[in-house]
Amino acid sequence: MSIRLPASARREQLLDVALQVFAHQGYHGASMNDVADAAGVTKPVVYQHFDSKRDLYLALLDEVGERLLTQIAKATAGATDGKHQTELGFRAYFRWVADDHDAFLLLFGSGARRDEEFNDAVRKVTAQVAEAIKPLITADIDPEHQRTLAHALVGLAEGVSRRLVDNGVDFDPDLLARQVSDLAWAGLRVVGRKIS
Amino acid sequence: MSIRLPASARREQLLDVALQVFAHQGYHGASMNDVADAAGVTKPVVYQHFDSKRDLYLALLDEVGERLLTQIAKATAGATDGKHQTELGFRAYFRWVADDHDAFLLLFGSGARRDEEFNDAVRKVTAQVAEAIKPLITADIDPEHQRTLAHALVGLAEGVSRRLVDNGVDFDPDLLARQVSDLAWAGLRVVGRKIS
DNA sequence: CTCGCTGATTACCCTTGAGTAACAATATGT
DNA sequence: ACATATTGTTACTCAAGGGTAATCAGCGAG
Repeated sequence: MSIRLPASARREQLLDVALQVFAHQGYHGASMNDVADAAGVTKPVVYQHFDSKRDLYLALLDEVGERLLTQIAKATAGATDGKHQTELGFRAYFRWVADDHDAFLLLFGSGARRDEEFNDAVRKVTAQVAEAIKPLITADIDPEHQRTLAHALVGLAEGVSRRLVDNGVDFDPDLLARQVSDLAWAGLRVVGRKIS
Repeated sequence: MSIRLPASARREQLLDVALQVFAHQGYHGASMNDVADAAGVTKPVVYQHFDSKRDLYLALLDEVGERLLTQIAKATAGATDGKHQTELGFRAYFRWVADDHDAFLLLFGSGARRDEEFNDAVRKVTAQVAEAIKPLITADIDPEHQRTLAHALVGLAEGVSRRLVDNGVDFDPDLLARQVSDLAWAGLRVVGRKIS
């Protein structure tokens, strides 16, 4: 038998381990047995803490999304001008990717995207990130256009990150943030100048 | 019994139908029976044309990726200056999304992304799109930075599209292309001016 | 020391779905 | 008309994996 743990500690451990397992094998690729094994425990233990596989996965998506959002919020809080804010936002995002690798894979490496409920969870995150970005965009263009641009920037960060993560390239989040925010900020300023 | 079709026609039909089925239900969500049913036929018929489920799915990814790439290539061929080329590229992409909806879902709505082999197929497509974009980026920055920016633009298009497709918003691809390429082109020009 | 509570295990059930073997129906060329 | 290739169908096998019932083990309180 394995080491006994108090319920709350076991739950934490399971979330921790499950994140790794799902990130590497995907939702369908990983069985509840895999999760249990990785935790050094047997399947029913997992079911003592989570009602179903979906339940466990949703809990993870929530936790992980929360982490990303708070980090961005914290990072951008101190900035005043838009340019600086843009860079800090991207920096927080890329730092998150760099040192919470598995979290990125879970959320955007997907496996989530094809399930109604999972996709909702992911969308909620991207939508909130987009919301955080919206203030950077000049207010004098129509709201739909604003939303488009906000999501464009979110996608941009995702695209850049995915390439790096997929290819196992290791990268400097801060440098990346500078490079990407240069592009983004310049773009945003120009868009503001024309009434289109 | 259903209508008899010559082998090649049946194969085409199966690819056609399978695209719809997988796009809507995802790889794991759709069974081979689902595909067969949708084609008005029984499972073994599908296996007469494709060795396995994976095989069928890979064939689809290939076909669909090909379609996207050729459309972008065709669209950008006629352009001379970078700005125009950027807009035409995005326009081709968004048009592809608009009227080959299922193809977008199959490729980027994912379910692909978590499988080694599937992910490779998708990566090959995004990498080629990025390659097509690279000429637009000033040559006097380092190659890694160039690649980053290229993938940034690919991600950007994907992010914008995903939001629209997910929310079922219908959109004007040409307008979208103008809005997005304004942002992108302005960004690219500025990046060229600094040696960073 | 033993009762009982919490944490963990063994050994199952049962559905789903990929893949196949054997057979039936419809063309087509002679 | 009849042999033969081609297209389809019925009816299965088999493994994987989500989920559960019954049971066991350790540990603190009385």
